[in-house]
Amino acid sequence: MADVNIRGASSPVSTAVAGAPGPAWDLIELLFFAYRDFVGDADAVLAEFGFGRAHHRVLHFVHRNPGIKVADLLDILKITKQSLGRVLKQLVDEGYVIQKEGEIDRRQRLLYVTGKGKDLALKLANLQTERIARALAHAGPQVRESACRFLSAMVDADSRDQVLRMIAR
Amino acid sequence: MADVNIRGASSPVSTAVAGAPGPAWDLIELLFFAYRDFVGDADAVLAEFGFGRAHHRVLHFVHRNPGIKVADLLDILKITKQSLGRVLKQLVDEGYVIQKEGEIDRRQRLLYVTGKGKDLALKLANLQTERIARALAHAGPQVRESACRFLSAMVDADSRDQVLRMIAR
DNA sequence: TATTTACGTCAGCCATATTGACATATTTTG
DNA sequence: CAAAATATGTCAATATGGCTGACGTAAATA
Repeated sequence: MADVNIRGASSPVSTAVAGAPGPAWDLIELLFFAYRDFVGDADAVLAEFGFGRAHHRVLHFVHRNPGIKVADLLDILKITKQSLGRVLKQLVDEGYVIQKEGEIDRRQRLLYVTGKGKDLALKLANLQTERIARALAHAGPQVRESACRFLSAMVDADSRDQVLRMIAR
Repeated sequence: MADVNIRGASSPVSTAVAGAPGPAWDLIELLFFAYRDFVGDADAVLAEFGFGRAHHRVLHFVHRNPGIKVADLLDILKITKQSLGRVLKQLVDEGYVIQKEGEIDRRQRLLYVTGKGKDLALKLANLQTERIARALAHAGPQVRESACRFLSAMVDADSRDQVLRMIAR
């Protein structure tokens, strides 16, 4: 079970790379199932706090980018300011996130997590990290680097550098 | 740019595996961004047909599992029959999916894609395969196997065998 | 025959996304 | 300085895709 035979690089379906296509069913479906279970971990915890996945995403990126501008957060999440507005307001009202006026540009509302916000962000990140650690233990830790390379190459070329810069901190 | 330095296996953050944790920020965020852009590809096409992501998922799994029972589809998607009902009805009404009475058990409504359904399913899968092919070309095709191993290990242990069996066809 | 199963459906609710319009404060530019 | 552009917030309406709970029907099974 440890070395599962998921069409290795030599199997017919994986020739998508080489140019004799046929859809890459394996990666298409693995991405679906892996992501489904990956985001599922946090749901139970979020429910206790009366939050949903949208709150998680906002909290996560504010935690990871202290002092981020609203506009930049919108760009990361690729949602509208109206959609962000609602969840952000809840996070602020309940004391998980604070907004500070920008010192240079006072139109900006720079976002920071509070102590409470940090605690929740870390609690959720630790849950997800546990799944990742189990996965690496199971698949062999040497797959880590390749998995990172593959996933970063899956990001739109436009945003890839920005994403890698954020991660590299 | 081809070999991006995303914290290799020796960097401090990646010690999550070894037991000196700290959240695995890199993989957490790469999964988010990779999936965001991966599912985004299909959206424009789906909009032309008046469908959404829910229709895509149903169409995909019916296409890949001809004759699947409603109950099994629910199990894969992890949604309720009421949620499935709405999108499935649209796909049936508009001629992308057909339901056949089971021959052995006539209570079952076995699901199949029509020609039209197959065309759309393949159109969407090809879009996603193109992104995967570009990613593999960029990251180096040798990462494919590791990426598959990692992603399958990320799936819940409960459903992993079932998922791998589906993919292995 | 009685029960269970597979599926469908009605009704209502919730979370999260959208578009479009408009308001306010502040910075930048001509 | 006045005008324009920018950063953000907000109101209103709408769509999508989840959910629970209740109920119905046909067919298989005990």
